[in-house]
Amino acid sequence: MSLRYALIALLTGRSMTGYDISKSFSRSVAHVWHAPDSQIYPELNRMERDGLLTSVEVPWGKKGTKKEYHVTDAGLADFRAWMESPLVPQRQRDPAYLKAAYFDFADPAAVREQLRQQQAYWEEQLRMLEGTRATLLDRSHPTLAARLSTLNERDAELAVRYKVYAYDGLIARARTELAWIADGFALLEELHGR
Amino acid sequence: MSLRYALIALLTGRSMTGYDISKSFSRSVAHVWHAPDSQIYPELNRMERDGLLTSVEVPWGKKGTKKEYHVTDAGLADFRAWMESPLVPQRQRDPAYLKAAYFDFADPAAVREQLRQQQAYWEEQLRMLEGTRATLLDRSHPTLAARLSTLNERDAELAVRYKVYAYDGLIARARTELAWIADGFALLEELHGR
DNA sequence: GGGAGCATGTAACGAGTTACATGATTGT
DNA sequence: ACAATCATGTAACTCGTTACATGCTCCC
Repeated sequence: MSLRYALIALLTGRSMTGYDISKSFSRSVAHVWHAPDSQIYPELNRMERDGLLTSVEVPWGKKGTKKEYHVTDAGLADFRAWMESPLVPQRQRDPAYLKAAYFDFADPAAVREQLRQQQAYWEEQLRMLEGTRATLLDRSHPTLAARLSTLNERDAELAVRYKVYAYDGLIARARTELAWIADGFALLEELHGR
Repeated sequence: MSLRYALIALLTGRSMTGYDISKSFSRSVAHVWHAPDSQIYPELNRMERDGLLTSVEVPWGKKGTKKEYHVTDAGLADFRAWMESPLVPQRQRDPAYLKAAYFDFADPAAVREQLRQQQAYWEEQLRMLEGTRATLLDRSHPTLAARLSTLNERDAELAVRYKVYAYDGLIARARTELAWIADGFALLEELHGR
């Protein structure tokens, strides 16, 4: 159900086509929420059917058209209601921790390799998060900039601060993962030598 | 697919019935992996069909019976193969961060209430994780103890250390969440006053 | 003319959730 | 006798993934 609200959240910034949204998802927003095309297009259709969005056909080239989606008042009301509804805590279900608990079943070399891959992943993740955080702070982030132009300075300040806050949380999480992976290397060395 | 390996992991400790497993899941193991009964029983059946487990009917009372599952050699081989296969990084998809990025759409009082709920959840989580970590360290954790009794001291040491390592990661994660929530309270106060 | 990228999906499947269903046993 | 808990599921549904499908446009 959150995909729906992630889409509204994005569209409050500016109106977009399904394709734009899909690109936004795989670029910056993917840090907060990931979704493939095959999930986005059908969901946009359902949301339009439910009255949360409206779309206008925009000509594209000579023959083509594309649909630009806009959030309706009902959509915004729904979004606000969700924002204020209690958050159901996420179940813990992370294969990385499951595996770590049973590393003694695997070859130490294979474990080391997996730690290296995880490390590369989280370092890349951290780099992207810090990059996006910077574009939020200096207000150059395209979707944020579009939304800020419709707000007064006080509201713009709030929007920026909360987004930076969310990214600070994601950055802290990435650093925690990296610290845990570093501990993993140290543990491997202690138990099996280098 | 990880549910399957979480089940094998548990059953390497000791043989259990579906019910025992379901209880283990909702008690300690739930920190690493959660699954409801309705997912566990069918999966056990599929795993038996696939030759990863065998079961023996154990009498229970006068009329009842229960099925005790054991990991087969094929099951153990499958588990080891999974343990050494590369880990596919989890997509980021956490409603808490999505919401936080858009807190400016919600009433500050509602935001404060949500932070309080999240705080209570993570504090409880942390308390349980630290409790379980202690029972792993002193080897009183029932499933771990059962498995240790089949191992020599060197292998027992490895099994304990890796499990503690996994819990250390989960504990660090919980602390990171709590620190982020504390920052959220501070931010709310700064932006909206107390 | 050809390749990169724009634009929009469908189909099949797997994983996970929620609600429901049923009966036996053990302890008070 | 009654409650708690042991024991094992099914059914319907939602959400997400993977693979495939199709055609246009813009720029070189």
